[in-house]
Amino acid sequence: MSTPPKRRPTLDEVAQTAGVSRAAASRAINSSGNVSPATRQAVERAVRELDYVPNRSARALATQQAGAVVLAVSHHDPELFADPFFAQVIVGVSAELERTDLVLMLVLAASEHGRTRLERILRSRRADGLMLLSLHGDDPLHRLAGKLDLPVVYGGRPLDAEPQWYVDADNRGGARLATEHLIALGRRRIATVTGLLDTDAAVQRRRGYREALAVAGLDTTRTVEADFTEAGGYAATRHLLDRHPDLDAVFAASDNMAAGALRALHESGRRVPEDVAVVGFDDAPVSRLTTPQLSTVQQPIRQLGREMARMLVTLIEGEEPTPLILPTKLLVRGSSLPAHAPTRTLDATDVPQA
Amino acid sequence: MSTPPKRRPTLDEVAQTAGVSRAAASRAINSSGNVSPATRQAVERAVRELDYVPNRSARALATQQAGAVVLAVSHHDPELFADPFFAQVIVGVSAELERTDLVLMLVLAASEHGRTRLERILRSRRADGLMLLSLHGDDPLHRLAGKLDLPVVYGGRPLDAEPQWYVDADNRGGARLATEHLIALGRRRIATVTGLLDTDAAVQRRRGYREALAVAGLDTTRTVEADFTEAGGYAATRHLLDRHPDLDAVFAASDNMAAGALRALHESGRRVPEDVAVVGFDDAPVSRLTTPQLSTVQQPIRQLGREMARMLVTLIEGEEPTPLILPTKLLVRGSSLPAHAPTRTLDATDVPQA
DNA sequence: CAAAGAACTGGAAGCGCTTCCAGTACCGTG
DNA sequence: CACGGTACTGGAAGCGCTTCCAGTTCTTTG
Repeated sequence: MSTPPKRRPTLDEVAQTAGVSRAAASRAINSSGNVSPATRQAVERAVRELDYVPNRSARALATQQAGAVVLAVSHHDPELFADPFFAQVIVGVSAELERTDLVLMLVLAASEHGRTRLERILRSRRADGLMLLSLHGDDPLHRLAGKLDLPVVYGGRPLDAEPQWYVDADNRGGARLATEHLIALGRRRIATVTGLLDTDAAVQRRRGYREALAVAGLDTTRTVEADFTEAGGYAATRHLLDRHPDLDAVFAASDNMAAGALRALHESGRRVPEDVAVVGFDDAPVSRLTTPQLSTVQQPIRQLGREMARMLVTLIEGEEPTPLILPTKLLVRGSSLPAHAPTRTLDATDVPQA
Repeated sequence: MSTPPKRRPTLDEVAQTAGVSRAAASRAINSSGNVSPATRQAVERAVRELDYVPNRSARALATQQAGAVVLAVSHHDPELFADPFFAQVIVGVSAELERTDLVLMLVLAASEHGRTRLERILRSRRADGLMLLSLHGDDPLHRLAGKLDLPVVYGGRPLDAEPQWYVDADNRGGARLATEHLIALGRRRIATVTGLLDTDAAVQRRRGYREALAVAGLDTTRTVEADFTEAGGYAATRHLLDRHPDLDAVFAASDNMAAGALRALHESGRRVPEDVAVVGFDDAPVSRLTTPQLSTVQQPIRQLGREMARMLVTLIEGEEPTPLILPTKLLVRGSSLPAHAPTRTLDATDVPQA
């Protein structure tokens, strides 16, 4: 093994040992036309011999392309980032980026300071695009996204605006599906624990719930808002039970909250699903750990990440993608079983703009 | 509002509008000595006026510093990345990096392809340092880390090697604490569900368990290996119950597995904690969602992330940090309560090299 | 067989920043 | 008042790459 000196080889050296010009070497390495086979081979040999890897900072400077994208998550509470949701998105994003030579920068921008930092990062041309995750209603990241001259893809839509490019799950359709399922079970006094209503997902899920009830001519008064957490779901459900002791089903807008609901219901002496049927949302890991296991609406989170990344890459390449809404599925498990029926699966209809 | 042309201002323009040379402007912006107050102010004004943000690619090229670090996670199974553990580490890392101007690159390097990709990233000088998370015994990332001429910090130690710089939790001490607690409860037939034993954490936890039993003169035959998952813990516990129906306590090396253990115990008709006491490890969210809630060993995961980042920054700055082992705590909850005692907390003694 | 492409080459000019260094201005000292 | 410092300054040389373009060689074609 020839132990090369600590200095990393440069393109110049590659060109030199290949006996060609730097320009030719560059072309050969980037396979950008006009390179004779002889040159190409010579360069390839030199690259292998020197174990050359191009310096990306230099390339970035020359091409004006950072070769990186950022995924920004703005959550007031770092605790919430622990939600497996984010991990799944990241897995999806990573999988897609692995096919490109873009690198993923992860920025958790919770505080004001974090946000200005994000802005600096973006404006310093360190990234070629931005993915934004899960914005609350008044998230300041919002405005930031507008100011940038970078492609921005949203994961989930912000509350009061339809961004140009986004990937979202069919929250509304999923919620409707869940609620229709409860109705089909014969439940008539169906309550819902919504998520934080400054979130589009929470609003859409409530909407789907209401639509299903409206169609069936049932009333939608049994509603209480929570914050997507188990504790929140627990408290909300206790509230519900106080005010509507007659309820016979609960649709919770997240599995965490559904788990809390389960706890509250058990505590109150009600049996699930016999007295009260419960359906959650997300197909989070916790949904399989409760007893009974939670029926839930599954959203393809990993795919959401994938599609976000894919869309961003498309934008970076200068093409024009179209927004995407991914279908959701109902998974029926123990918490809403009529008898000993097997687990079923239903597809939510895609209702983008309707 | 003066709408500047799409082109972003360069240092040259800043210098020009400030009426100084580019060199002076650079010095002013980086506050690297030898700048008169007048110059500084002129430059600051110009920066503000033009809304200038330095181009990081250019700076990276000039300074030979990427201004980024990578956090690499190698998990064969992307499912496992969903473990809140990783999210917590990331939160810690991010929090620490927010104090610097280093940006976090996240690389999920599961496949062979992902690993070569990681290597390319690292060798192309896009990052100034590397954090490696949770390596299994024969993880190829290992060898990679050696080849690099970058500072590398390990989060958790790999199995058969003591890396130069690492941050780890006191797995052994925590396990001992948990086991001693079970012994103090009067349990004598204490089983353990270990984690994957090609992992240092799993080995250390088993070791702590064995030490505690040895000290008490109890036997350590009730051992079965699982894979850190709920399903694995469930299966392992069923196994245990088959072979050792007399067991009166279970120490599971993760909360996920402890949750599985709980399920298996319930299924077998045993009461927890009356018949069998259970203690987990991690203080994962799930530990509060089971009934009864899980006693567990808490490790400061967020702090682990913080310290990893801090250590890496120290290394990048050319200083020499020392490895760190973070203390773990025992949290006693319902699954190992003797009577109606309140939740207690114990500190594990730090036993780095003993 | 001359002229016109086609295919390829390498010199040179950047990309936007940092930093070395020679130079200028200005200070306090003997 | 000449002197050696000190405090700044800006010109210029990179950092390692891409890419334009003028030039060369070789192949076609009328």
